[in-house]
Amino acid sequence: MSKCEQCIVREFSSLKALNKDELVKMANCKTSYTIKKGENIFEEGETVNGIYCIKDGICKLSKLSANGKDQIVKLVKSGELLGQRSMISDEPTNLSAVALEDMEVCFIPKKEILGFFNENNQFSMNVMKTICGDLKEADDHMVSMAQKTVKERLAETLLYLEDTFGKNEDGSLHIQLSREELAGMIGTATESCIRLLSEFAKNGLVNLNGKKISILDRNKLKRMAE
Amino acid sequence: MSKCEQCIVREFSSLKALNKDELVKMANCKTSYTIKKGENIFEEGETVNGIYCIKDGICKLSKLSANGKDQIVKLVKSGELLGQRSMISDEPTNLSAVALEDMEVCFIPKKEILGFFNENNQFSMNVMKTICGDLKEADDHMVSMAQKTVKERLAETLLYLEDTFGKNEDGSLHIQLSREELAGMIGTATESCIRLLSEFAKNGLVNLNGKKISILDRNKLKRMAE
DNA sequence: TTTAAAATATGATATTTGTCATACATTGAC
DNA sequence: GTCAATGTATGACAAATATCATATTTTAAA
Repeated sequence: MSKCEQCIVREFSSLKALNKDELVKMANCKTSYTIKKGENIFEEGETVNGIYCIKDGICKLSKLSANGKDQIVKLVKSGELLGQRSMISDEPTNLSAVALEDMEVCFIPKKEILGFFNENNQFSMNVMKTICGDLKEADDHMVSMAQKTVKERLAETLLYLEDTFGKNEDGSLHIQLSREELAGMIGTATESCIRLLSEFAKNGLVNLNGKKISILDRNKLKRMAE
Repeated sequence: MSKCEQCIVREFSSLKALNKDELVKMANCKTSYTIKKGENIFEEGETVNGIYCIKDGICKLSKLSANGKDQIVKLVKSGELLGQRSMISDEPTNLSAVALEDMEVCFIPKKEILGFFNENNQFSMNVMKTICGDLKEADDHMVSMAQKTVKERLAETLLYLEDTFGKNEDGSLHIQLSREELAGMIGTATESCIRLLSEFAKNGLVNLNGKKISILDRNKLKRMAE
């Protein structure tokens, strides 16, 4: 059992408000998991009795829509927490979490977290702020979906992916999404997504090399995303 | 200055966790406003240094999109709180709040609310739960925007309006939205919204009488909304 | 009441996007 | 390495939606 005290990612989340004693407590009750690419952390409708702290890797939070398509609501990366919403609401989760890379996560039971809420006000405030940030993002995202064209959303999403997850040495986006997943992020049909990517490539905005996507002209993309 | 203790709407929000002393404190520092239909409570970009408790009336929370259209993100009615997100995040609000009817609201300064957070854990938890509920709604809403057709969204929205705000004696929706506002809720052009409403009327799903909209066939609408 | 402005309605048309079909490329299991 | 399965790509077409034009109706102001 590794010590939470020494875990670096803790510093990037609400957990940074916890003191030494609390971290020891947490280390004693947490469970660590390794999750392979493509595996579930939890599934829509499941009850999540605690939160997951992502030590390494990226996962997608998605929701199956009525027409059978998987809409990706959010990507979550190391340092972030998972499952707070559902745990706090005391409701089954409305989203599935699936690993996009091999992941390491720690599970902290609800009871423990609620204890920290009671004892540590800064921790509560941090969690609240995070959720408020998520809410703002969700609202903005919703407006994009409602008001922007697919082309604008694709441009926006490509920039977001580079900004958030960085790029490899060859300049390609570090995060690897299938065309279907990318389509699921921007809310369109896979074919439309592929078609627009090809168009972007033809116009010199991006370079396509198999699954690898490199952004060539950030400024044009930015203007395109409005 | 009226007493918060005797205010009924308090019972419907996170504020129900406050005790007598806290309510007296709140009554002493709150400011009451009357807001006329069409007036702003706050505007996108403004800093909100507290929260508003809606005593009476309904307002829309909307965001101006890049193409100049006003997207309605959420409707808020009496009993609910306004501005928590922005206050907690310590950021200017990303939404404008405009009264759809004459309203009565009370403003409670940030300082006071933060005090309650510190003293009253149940209150913090209530606020957290509310925000988590908003987040879930926002995610679901986003998926609708991304995956459903305009027709499905219109059907869904009409049902939501009846369920949430009720109907008048003549059976028409109690909440009065212009066609432009309705279009702003479902994320489409005003003309498209009008056209679909006409189609719904032709098919006996709704009755249109000026601004008044009555739902005639809930089941068909439900099936249509998926 | 009269009148101008705004909201609602509808047609014609262009654009965007989805769907279906099919071809090609890549990947992983054997 | 072979082959099936899956992912990517593109064309052709259909459906959904936006835009522009123009009536008609309603609302509010003078």
